[in-house]
Amino acid sequence: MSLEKKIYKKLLEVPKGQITTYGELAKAVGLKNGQRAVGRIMNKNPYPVIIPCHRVVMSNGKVGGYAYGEHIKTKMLHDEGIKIENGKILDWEKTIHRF
DNA sequence: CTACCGGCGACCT
DNA sequence: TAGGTCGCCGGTA
Repeated sequence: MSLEKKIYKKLLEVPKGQITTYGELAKAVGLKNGQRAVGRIMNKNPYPVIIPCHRVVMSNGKVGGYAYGEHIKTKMLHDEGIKIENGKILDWEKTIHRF
């Protein structure tokens, strides 16, 4: 199975209302520093509907980018009950999902 | 808080 | 087949 497939599959483990980080996701599939690779892969996301790539944020607390616009991403996250302010996740420990 | 560069793999010449 | 490029990053200075 290709790495991207594993990533998408892992991402599906993140429940609604929770998020994960590019780094955590990368490690979850066996990569130490593949955050950027993950971002590149998410950007080309071949399954935009079944893959909730908006639930992936940056480890430094910022929301990060999004293929359809950061604003949309932020909106969707907020819509799932995640509190965000100025592009920053507020209740981090409470919102982050650990694999 | 801003700036910089290292590291990784899919995609594109 | 073999590089070069690029991105929704991350950690450090």
